[in-house]
Amino acid sequence: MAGQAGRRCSRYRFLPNKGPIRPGACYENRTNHENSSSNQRLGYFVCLHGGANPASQRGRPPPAPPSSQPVSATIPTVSLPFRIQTTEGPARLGRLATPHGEVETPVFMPVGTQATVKGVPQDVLEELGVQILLGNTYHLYLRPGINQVRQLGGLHRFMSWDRAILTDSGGFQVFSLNELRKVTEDGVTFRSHLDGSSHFFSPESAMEAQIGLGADIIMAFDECTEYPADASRVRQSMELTLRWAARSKRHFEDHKHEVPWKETKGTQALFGIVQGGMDPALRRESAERTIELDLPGYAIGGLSVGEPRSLTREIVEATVQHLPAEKPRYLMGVGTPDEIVEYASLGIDMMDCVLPTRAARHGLLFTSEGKVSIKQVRYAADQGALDPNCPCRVCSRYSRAYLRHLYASNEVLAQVLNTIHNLSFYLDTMRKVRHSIGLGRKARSLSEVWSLP
RNA sequence: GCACAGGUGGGUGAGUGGUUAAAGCCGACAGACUGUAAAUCUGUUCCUCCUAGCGAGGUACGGAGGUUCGAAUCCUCCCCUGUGCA
Repeated sequence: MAGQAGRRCSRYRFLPNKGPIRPGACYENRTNHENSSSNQRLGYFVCLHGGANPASQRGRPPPAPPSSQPVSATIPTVSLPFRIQTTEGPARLGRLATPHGEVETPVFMPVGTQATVKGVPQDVLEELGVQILLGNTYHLYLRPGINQVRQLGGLHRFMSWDRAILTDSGGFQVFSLNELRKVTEDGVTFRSHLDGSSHFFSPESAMEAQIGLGADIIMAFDECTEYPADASRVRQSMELTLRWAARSKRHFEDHKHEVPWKETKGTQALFGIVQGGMDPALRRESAERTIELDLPGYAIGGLSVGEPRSLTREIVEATVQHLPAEKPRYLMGVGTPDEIVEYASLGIDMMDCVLPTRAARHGLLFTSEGKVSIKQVRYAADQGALDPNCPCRVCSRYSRAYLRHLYASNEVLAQVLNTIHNLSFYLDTMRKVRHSIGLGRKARSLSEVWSLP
């Protein structure tokens, strides 16, 4: 029996599996059409609102009203149009047009390493207003395999996610799997954490893999410099990343049309990654030399690797000013709610972090009133909402006592609900940040953001 | 009634004469987590005291006695539990 949507709009129609996934379509009323006997999915019912941004239709609370201020910059780039609507000091409000819908910036991107945001189904992510997800090349390469994903229609189709995706190159695993790797000029030899088998990643193979996955934004293959590291090591690592970035770009340009799906064929955007450790001069040099590659966006990598937070902020500030104002700036791997507000105020457009999802699974919840460790006995009889200021489906329905019980009982629902709340809190926070920039009132702290009307 | 087996800290379960206040696991209580090798990891978990230490006392391996320099560990009796046979 075909699933029935509650209501259908005028442009609702059936899209078979073989058909293209339409970028920018409104999937508000999408349902799966299933053959009950074979249980094989034939396709979807899709409501095709031309050009509508799904996120802007789903967001709750409603997104910031369009700014009346004139567009200050419209710079077409290689393949990723980025329009800055408003700036407020270094902070900017922008729109990134990906082949899978527009992304309003500053944006927080939940991490879905293995083609899933652990514990949360895609329709809930859509409801939360997630505009863009992260995937991980290394993990998907090991399982299920790049070719497998390609044969299944690419990462979007495979995981049934029609909004934007960014894939990390696997460079971070060079850093985090340090026991199982060997770095040479050519690339990195990994030992799989799954079965110990040996694999080789290079800038070229990382590009091929990301072309095969078909994400909207892909990352250059870099080396995330460890902390602490002495000056010569930081320079050597930075130089390696620069050479790898050039190789990444060369290989990508030569092969980008090999993407088998027309939505992203030739329109994938390759971002470069700035390294340089904790040295502002090296950061500047890394930024300037990476920019020479003229890529559609730039990331700041190598932070949140164990250094003190004040240093992170200092390096972000020292780096972001050397990145072109007209292109998106992506700060990789941060942060706490306070930190993402602060980094947005410094001019960062994109951020991702496993913290909200991982901490949620471990019972640590972020609220407008600070951190809540829901496992604590003090919440055992607390009938209040997790966060009385949070409108999410978890806070509006369940008590702290119930959430604690679920956690203490090791129920999977604890992970699901906790993750939904934390993501909702992060996404709301960024929505409020965008709102405040749109109002011409740059918010610098989390409490300031949450006290906005 | 007889014959075996067994009674260990909140639970389970090691330990069969000497760093054993007693392993491990579970539970309980805290803490960590920042481009996810993470439903993970770390710490604490008998009582009292302080100069807070691989500190000092006390209590503790069903109960009561005993052997021994020393007993959760060996012996005696008692209580209780399980299984089998009558």
